[in-house]
Amino acid sequence: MIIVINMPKKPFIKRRPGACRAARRSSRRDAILEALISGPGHRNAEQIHAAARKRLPGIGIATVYRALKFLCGCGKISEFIPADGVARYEPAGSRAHHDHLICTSCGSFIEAVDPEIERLQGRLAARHGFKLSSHKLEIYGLCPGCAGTGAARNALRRRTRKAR
Amino acid sequence: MIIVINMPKKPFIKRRPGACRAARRSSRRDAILEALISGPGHRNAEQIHAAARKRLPGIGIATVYRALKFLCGCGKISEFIPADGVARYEPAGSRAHHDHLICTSCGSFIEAVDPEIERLQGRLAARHGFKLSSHKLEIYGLCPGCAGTGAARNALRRRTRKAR
DNA sequence: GTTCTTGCAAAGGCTTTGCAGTTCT
DNA sequence: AGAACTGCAAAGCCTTTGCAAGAAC
Repeated sequence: MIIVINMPKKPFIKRRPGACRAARRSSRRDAILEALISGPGHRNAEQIHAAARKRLPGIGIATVYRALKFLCGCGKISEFIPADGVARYEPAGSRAHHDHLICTSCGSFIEAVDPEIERLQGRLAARHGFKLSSHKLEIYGLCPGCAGTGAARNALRRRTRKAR
Repeated sequence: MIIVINMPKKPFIKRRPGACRAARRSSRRDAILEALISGPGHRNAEQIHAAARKRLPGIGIATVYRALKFLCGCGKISEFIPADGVARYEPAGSRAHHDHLICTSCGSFIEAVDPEIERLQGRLAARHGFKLSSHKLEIYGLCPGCAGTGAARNALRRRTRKAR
Protein backbone atom coordinates (compact mmCIF):
# COMPACT_ATOMS: atom_id res chain seq x y z
CA MET A 1 0.00 0.00 0.00
CA ILE A 2 1.25 3.45 -0.84
CA ILE A 3 0.16 6.33 1.28
CA VAL A 4 0.54 9.94 0.35
CA ILE A 5 2.12 11.47 3.34
CA ASN A 6 2.37 15.12 2.50
CA MET A 7 5.05 16.10 4.94
CA PRO A 8 5.77 19.77 5.33
CA LYS A 9 8.16 20.93 2.64
CA LYS A 10 8.60 24.25 4.37
CA PRO A 11 10.13 24.73 7.80
CA PHE A 12 7.43 24.13 10.32
CA ILE A 13 9.24 25.64 13.26
CA LYS A 14 11.52 28.63 12.92
CA ARG A 15 13.92 29.19 15.78
CA ARG A 16 16.49 31.73 14.66
CA PRO A 17 17.85 32.87 11.31
CA GLY A 18 20.79 30.46 11.29
CA ALA A 19 18.96 27.27 12.30
CA CYS A 20 16.08 26.76 9.95
CA ARG A 21 14.70 23.51 11.38
CA ALA A 22 13.08 22.46 8.17
CA ALA A 23 11.39 19.09 8.50
CA ARG A 24 12.92 16.45 6.28
CA ARG A 25 11.36 13.43 4.74
CA SER A 26 12.26 10.28 6.54
CA SER A 27 11.58 6.63 5.92
CA ARG A 28 10.99 6.06 9.65
CA ARG A 29 8.28 8.66 9.93
CA ASP A 30 6.71 7.33 6.77
CA ALA A 31 6.73 3.83 8.22
CA ILE A 32 5.29 5.02 11.51
CA LEU A 33 2.51 6.99 9.90
CA GLU A 34 1.70 4.10 7.56
CA ALA A 35 1.60 1.71 10.48
CA LEU A 36 -0.66 4.10 12.31
CA ILE A 37 -3.03 4.56 9.40
CA SER A 38 -3.28 0.97 8.28
CA GLY A 39 -3.80 -0.57 11.72
CA PRO A 40 -6.45 -0.17 14.38
CA GLY A 41 -6.77 3.07 16.31
CA HIS A 42 -6.03 3.81 19.96
CA ARG A 43 -2.66 2.15 20.04
CA ASN A 44 0.13 3.16 22.36
CA ALA A 45 3.72 3.93 21.43
CA GLU A 46 4.87 0.40 22.09
CA GLN A 47 2.22 -1.13 19.83
CA ILE A 48 3.00 1.36 17.10
CA HIS A 49 6.66 0.55 17.49
CA ALA A 50 5.90 -3.14 16.99
CA ALA A 51 3.86 -2.38 13.87
CA ALA A 52 6.51 -0.07 12.44
CA ARG A 53 9.17 -2.69 13.13
CA LYS A 54 7.45 -5.01 10.68
CA ARG A 55 8.16 -2.49 7.95
CA LEU A 56 11.56 -1.30 9.19
CA PRO A 57 12.98 -3.91 11.55
CA GLY A 58 15.74 -1.73 12.97
CA ILE A 59 13.58 1.17 14.02
CA GLY A 60 14.08 2.30 17.61
CA ILE A 61 11.54 3.21 20.23
CA ALA A 62 13.01 6.70 20.65
CA THR A 63 12.42 7.35 16.98
CA VAL A 64 8.82 6.29 17.40
CA TYR A 65 8.31 8.69 20.28
CA ARG A 66 9.99 11.49 18.36
CA ALA A 67 7.97 10.80 15.25
CA LEU A 68 4.69 10.67 17.16
CA LYS A 69 5.46 14.03 18.72
CA PHE A 70 6.42 15.41 15.33
CA LEU A 71 3.29 14.07 13.65
CA CYS A 72 1.16 15.54 16.41
CA GLY A 73 2.86 18.88 15.81
CA CYS A 74 2.08 18.56 12.09
CA GLY A 75 -1.53 17.78 12.94
CA LYS A 76 -1.32 14.48 11.04
CA ILE A 77 -2.16 12.43 14.08
CA SER A 78 -3.76 13.11 17.40
CA GLU A 79 -2.80 12.01 20.85
CA PHE A 80 -5.18 10.98 23.55
CA ILE A 81 -4.31 10.13 27.14
CA PRO A 82 -6.88 8.04 29.00
CA ALA A 83 -6.99 7.56 32.75
CA ASP A 84 -4.23 4.95 32.70
CA GLY A 85 -1.84 7.76 31.72
CA VAL A 86 -0.50 5.93 28.65
CA ALA A 87 -0.75 7.97 25.47
CA ARG A 88 -2.70 6.50 22.52
CA TYR A 89 -2.49 7.74 18.97
CA GLU A 90 -4.74 7.80 15.97
CA PRO A 91 -4.64 9.40 12.54
CA ALA A 92 -6.20 12.84 12.46
CA GLY A 93 -8.30 14.27 9.66
CA SER A 94 -9.03 10.87 8.18
CA ARG A 95 -11.71 10.49 10.79
CA ALA A 96 -13.83 13.16 12.38
CA HIS A 97 -13.47 14.24 15.97
CA HIS A 98 -14.96 11.80 18.43
CA ASP A 99 -15.08 11.09 22.11
CA HIS A 100 -14.41 7.80 23.82
CA LEU A 101 -16.49 5.29 25.66
CA ILE A 102 -14.07 3.18 27.66
CA CYS A 103 -14.99 -0.15 29.16
CA THR A 104 -13.64 -0.41 32.70
CA SER A 105 -13.88 -4.18 32.52
CA CYS A 106 -12.27 -5.22 29.24
CA GLY A 107 -10.48 -1.95 28.44
CA SER A 108 -11.96 -1.61 24.98
CA PHE A 109 -12.57 1.79 23.46
CA ILE A 110 -15.61 2.81 21.50
CA GLU A 111 -15.69 6.01 19.51
CA ALA A 112 -18.77 8.13 19.77
CA VAL A 113 -19.87 11.63 19.18
CA ASP A 114 -22.92 13.68 20.06
CA PRO A 115 -23.21 16.97 18.18
CA GLU A 116 -25.34 18.45 20.88
CA ILE A 117 -22.74 17.75 23.56
CA GLU A 118 -20.13 19.33 21.32
CA ARG A 119 -22.24 22.43 21.00
CA LEU A 120 -22.94 22.65 24.71
CA GLN A 121 -19.26 22.40 25.49
CA GLY A 122 -18.68 25.56 23.51
CA ARG A 123 -21.41 27.22 25.46
CA LEU A 124 -19.98 26.06 28.77
CA ALA A 125 -16.53 27.36 27.87
CA ALA A 126 -17.92 30.70 26.74
CA ARG A 127 -19.89 31.01 29.93
CA HIS A 128 -16.62 30.95 31.85
CA GLY A 129 -14.79 33.31 29.51
CA PHE A 130 -12.78 30.46 28.03
CA LYS A 131 -11.53 30.48 24.47
CA LEU A 132 -12.06 26.82 23.66
CA SER A 133 -9.42 25.11 21.58
CA SER A 134 -10.09 21.44 22.18
CA HIS A 135 -11.77 19.10 24.54
CA LYS A 136 -11.68 15.55 25.72
CA LEU A 137 -14.67 13.57 26.85
CA GLU A 138 -14.20 10.13 28.25
CA ILE A 139 -17.07 8.06 29.47
CA TYR A 140 -16.21 5.11 31.66
CA GLY A 141 -18.50 2.19 32.18
CA LEU A 142 -19.28 -1.31 31.00
CA CYS A 143 -19.48 -2.13 27.34
CA PRO A 144 -22.45 -4.23 26.14
CA GLY A 145 -20.33 -7.36 26.19
CA CYS A 146 -19.18 -6.87 29.77
CA ALA A 147 -22.42 -5.47 31.13
CA GLY A 148 -23.06 -8.85 32.69
CA THR A 149 -26.35 -10.62 33.08
CA GLY A 150 -28.82 -10.99 30.30
CA ALA A 151 -31.26 -8.92 32.29
CA ALA A 152 -28.82 -6.06 32.38
CA ARG A 153 -28.23 -6.43 28.66
CA ASN A 154 -31.92 -6.38 27.93
CA ALA A 155 -32.43 -3.29 30.03
CA LEU A 156 -29.64 -1.68 28.07
CA ARG A 157 -31.18 -2.70 24.78
CA ARG A 158 -34.45 -1.17 25.78
CA ARG A 159 -32.83 2.10 26.77
CA THR A 160 -30.84 2.14 23.58
CA ARG A 161 -33.90 1.72 21.41
CA LYS A 162 -35.61 4.50 23.26
CA ALA A 163 -32.69 6.90 22.88
CA ARG A 164 -32.52 6.35 19.15
CA MET B 1 -8.48 23.62 62.48
CA ILE B 2 -10.07 20.34 63.43
CA ILE B 3 -11.56 18.20 60.72
CA VAL B 4 -13.85 15.29 61.26
CA ILE B 5 -12.36 12.58 59.19
CA ASN B 6 -14.68 9.69 59.62
CA MET B 7 -12.44 6.86 58.55
CA PRO B 8 -13.97 3.45 58.08
CA LYS B 9 -14.32 1.67 61.39
CA LYS B 10 -15.24 -1.56 59.68
CA PRO B 11 -13.00 -3.54 57.37
CA PHE B 12 -13.27 -2.05 53.94
CA ILE B 13 -11.62 -4.89 52.05
CA LYS B 14 -11.97 -8.51 53.06
CA ARG B 15 -9.44 -10.92 51.65
CA ARG B 16 -9.71 -14.16 53.53
CA PRO B 17 -11.01 -15.21 56.95
CA GLY B 18 -7.63 -14.90 58.64
CA ALA B 19 -6.48 -11.61 57.21
CA CYS B 20 -9.20 -9.10 57.83
CA ARG B 21 -7.52 -6.02 56.30
CA ALA B 22 -9.44 -3.66 58.49
CA ALA B 23 -8.39 -0.08 57.87
CA ARG B 24 -6.71 1.49 60.86
CA ARG B 25 -6.68 5.04 61.93
CA SER B 26 -3.41 6.70 61.13
CA SER B 27 -1.99 10.12 61.82
CA ARG B 28 -0.44 10.20 58.34
CA ARG B 29 -3.68 9.66 56.53
CA ASP B 30 -5.33 12.21 58.77
CA ALA B 31 -2.62 14.74 57.95
CA ILE B 32 -2.87 14.02 54.23
CA LEU B 33 -6.62 14.34 54.16
CA GLU B 34 -6.49 17.53 56.23
CA ALA B 35 -3.88 18.99 53.92
CA LEU B 36 -6.05 18.06 50.96
CA ILE B 37 -9.19 19.58 52.41
CA SER B 38 -7.71 22.78 53.76
CA GLY B 39 -5.66 23.69 50.69
CA PRO B 40 -6.54 24.44 47.09
CA GLY B 41 -7.86 21.67 44.86
CA HIS B 42 -6.22 20.00 41.85
CA ARG B 43 -2.91 19.34 43.51
CA ASN B 44 -0.61 16.52 42.60
CA ALA B 45 0.98 14.00 44.94
CA GLU B 46 4.13 16.03 45.32
CA GLN B 47 2.27 19.18 46.32
CA ILE B 48 0.14 17.24 48.75
CA HIS B 49 3.27 15.69 50.16
CA ALA B 50 4.73 19.15 50.74
CA ALA B 51 1.54 20.29 52.45
CA ALA B 52 1.36 17.18 54.63
CA ARG B 53 5.02 17.59 55.56
CA LYS B 54 4.17 20.89 57.24
CA ARG B 55 1.97 18.97 59.63
CA LEU B 56 4.11 15.83 59.92
CA PRO B 57 7.65 16.65 58.80
CA GLY B 58 8.84 13.07 58.52
CA ILE B 59 6.11 11.80 56.26
CA GLY B 60 7.33 9.98 53.17
CA ILE B 61 6.19 10.26 49.58
CA ALA B 62 5.30 6.57 49.41
CA THR B 63 2.94 7.05 52.31
CA VAL B 64 1.29 9.90 50.46
CA TYR B 65 0.76 7.77 47.38
CA ARG B 66 -0.57 4.91 49.47
CA ALA B 67 -2.88 7.21 51.41
CA LEU B 68 -4.19 8.85 48.24
CA LYS B 69 -5.01 5.48 46.77
CA PHE B 70 -6.63 4.42 50.02
CA LEU B 71 -8.70 7.59 50.29
CA CYS B 72 -9.83 7.17 46.68
CA GLY B 73 -10.93 3.66 47.56
CA CYS B 74 -12.87 5.02 50.53
CA GLY B 75 -14.49 7.57 48.27
CA LYS B 76 -13.22 10.40 50.45
CA ILE B 77 -11.24 11.99 47.64
CA SER B 78 -11.29 11.77 43.90
CA GLU B 79 -8.49 11.47 41.42
CA PHE B 80 -8.33 13.18 38.10
CA ILE B 81 -5.64 12.74 35.45
CA PRO B 82 -5.35 15.59 32.95
CA ALA B 83 -3.48 15.45 29.66
CA ASP B 84 -0.09 15.88 31.31
CA GLY B 85 -0.57 12.44 32.83
CA VAL B 86 0.07 13.59 36.39
CA ALA B 87 -2.71 12.69 38.81
CA ARG B 88 -4.43 15.49 40.75
CA TYR B 89 -6.58 15.01 43.78
CA GLU B 90 -9.44 16.80 45.40
CA PRO B 91 -11.80 16.10 48.26
CA ALA B 92 -14.93 14.29 47.18
CA GLY B 93 -18.40 14.80 48.54
CA SER B 94 -17.62 18.21 49.93
CA ARG B 95 -18.09 19.52 46.44
CA ALA B 96 -20.37 18.29 43.69
CA HIS B 97 -19.19 16.60 40.53
CA HIS B 98 -17.69 19.01 38.07
CA ASP B 99 -15.73 19.05 34.87
CA HIS B 100 -12.58 21.01 34.16
CA LEU B 101 -11.71 23.93 31.97
CA ILE B 102 -7.95 23.89 31.63
CA CYS B 103 -5.93 26.83 30.38
CA THR B 104 -3.30 25.69 27.92
CA SER B 105 -1.32 28.86 28.53
CA CYS B 106 -1.09 29.29 32.30
CA GLY B 107 -2.15 25.78 33.33
CA SER B 108 -4.91 26.93 35.66
CA PHE B 109 -7.99 24.81 36.19
CA ILE B 110 -11.53 26.09 36.41
CA GLU B 111 -14.32 23.88 37.65
CA ALA B 112 -17.53 23.92 35.71
CA VAL B 113 -20.58 21.84 35.19
CA ASP B 114 -23.46 21.83 32.75
CA PRO B 115 -26.40 19.67 33.78
CA GLU B 116 -27.52 19.30 30.21
CA ILE B 117 -24.15 17.93 29.13
CA GLU B 118 -24.31 15.49 32.03
CA ARG B 119 -27.69 14.30 30.88
CA LEU B 120 -26.64 13.94 27.26
CA GLN B 121 -23.63 11.88 28.26
CA GLY B 122 -25.96 9.34 29.76
CA ARG B 123 -27.92 9.30 26.54
CA LEU B 124 -24.77 8.90 24.45
CA ALA B 125 -23.60 5.99 26.59
CA ALA B 126 -26.99 4.31 26.41
CA ARG B 127 -27.05 4.74 22.66
CA HIS B 128 -23.93 2.58 22.45
CA GLY B 129 -25.12 0.01 24.92
CA PHE B 130 -22.78 1.32 27.60
CA LYS B 131 -23.58 1.09 31.27
CA LEU B 132 -22.15 4.43 32.34
CA SER B 133 -20.31 4.58 35.64
CA SER B 134 -18.37 7.81 35.40
CA HIS B 135 -17.07 10.32 32.97
CA LYS B 136 -14.41 12.93 32.55
CA LEU B 137 -14.79 16.07 30.52
CA GLU B 138 -11.83 18.33 30.02
CA ILE B 139 -12.04 21.45 27.96
CA TYR B 140 -8.75 22.94 26.86
CA GLY B 141 -8.34 26.52 25.80
CA LEU B 142 -7.35 29.95 27.00
CA CYS B 143 -8.65 31.33 30.24
CA PRO B 144 -9.95 34.90 30.25
CA GLY B 145 -6.66 36.19 31.63
CA CYS B 146 -4.56 34.49 28.94
CA ALA B 147 -6.93 35.04 26.05
CA GLY B 148 -4.55 37.71 24.79
CA THR B 149 -5.43 40.97 23.15
CA GLY B 150 -8.11 43.30 24.40
CA ALA B 151 -10.03 42.64 21.22
CA ALA B 152 -10.09 38.92 21.89
CA ARG B 153 -11.13 39.57 25.45
CA ASN B 154 -13.94 41.80 24.30
CA ALA B 155 -15.14 39.23 21.84
CA LEU B 156 -15.15 36.72 24.63
CA ARG B 157 -17.06 39.05 26.90
CA ARG B 158 -19.65 39.54 24.23
CA ARG B 159 -20.07 35.84 23.64
CA THR B 160 -20.22 35.20 27.36
CA ARG B 161 -22.98 37.72 27.88
CA LYS B 162 -24.93 36.17 25.05
CA ALA B 163 -24.57 32.62 26.40
CA ARG B 164 -25.85 33.70 29.76
C1' DG C 1 0.30 -10.97 69.40
C1' DT C 2 -1.46 -10.29 64.97
C1' DT C 3 -2.21 -7.28 61.32
C1' DC C 4 -1.85 -2.91 59.34
C1' DT C 5 1.04 1.20 58.43
C1' DT C 6 5.32 3.61 57.46
C1' DG C 7 10.01 5.26 55.62
C1' DC C 8 13.49 4.21 52.92
C1' DA C 9 15.40 2.76 48.97
C1' DA C 10 14.97 0.27 44.91
C1' DA C 11 12.46 -0.86 41.01
C1' DG C 12 8.82 -0.15 37.50
C1' DG C 13 6.70 1.74 33.38
C1' DC C 14 6.46 5.26 30.09
C1' DT C 15 8.84 8.97 27.90
C1' DT C 16 12.64 12.10 26.88
C1' DT C 17 17.41 13.30 26.00
C1' DG C 18 22.62 13.17 24.94
C1' DC C 19 25.63 11.67 21.74
C1' DA C 20 27.87 10.05 17.79
C1' DG C 21 26.96 8.30 13.35
C1' DT C 22 23.90 8.58 9.25
C1' DT C 23 20.93 10.66 5.90
C1' DC C 24 18.82 14.28 3.49
C1' DT C 25 18.96 18.68 0.85
C1' DA D 1 28.84 20.98 3.89
C1' DG D 2 25.16 22.03 6.98
C1' DA D 3 21.27 20.67 9.32
C1' DA D 4 18.06 17.24 10.53
C1' DC D 5 17.26 12.33 11.67
C1' DT D 6 18.40 7.93 14.02
C1' DG D 7 19.70 4.16 17.39
C1' DC D 8 21.39 3.20 21.56
C1' DA D 9 21.80 3.74 26.16
C1' DA D 10 21.14 6.54 29.98
C1' DA D 11 18.38 9.48 32.48
C1' DG D 12 13.89 11.54 33.89
C1' DC D 13 9.54 11.60 35.92
C1' DC D 14 5.78 9.80 38.38
C1' DT D 15 4.34 5.90 40.81
C1' DT D 16 4.59 1.36 43.02
C1' DT D 17 6.73 -2.21 45.82
C1' DG D 18 9.84 -4.97 49.18
C1' DC D 19 11.31 -4.95 53.55
C1' DA D 20 12.18 -4.24 58.29
C1' DA D 21 10.59 -1.42 62.02
C1' DG D 22 6.73 0.80 64.29
C1' DA D 23 1.85 1.50 65.60
C1' DA D 24 -2.95 0.11 66.15
C1' DC D 25 -6.28 -3.03 67.51
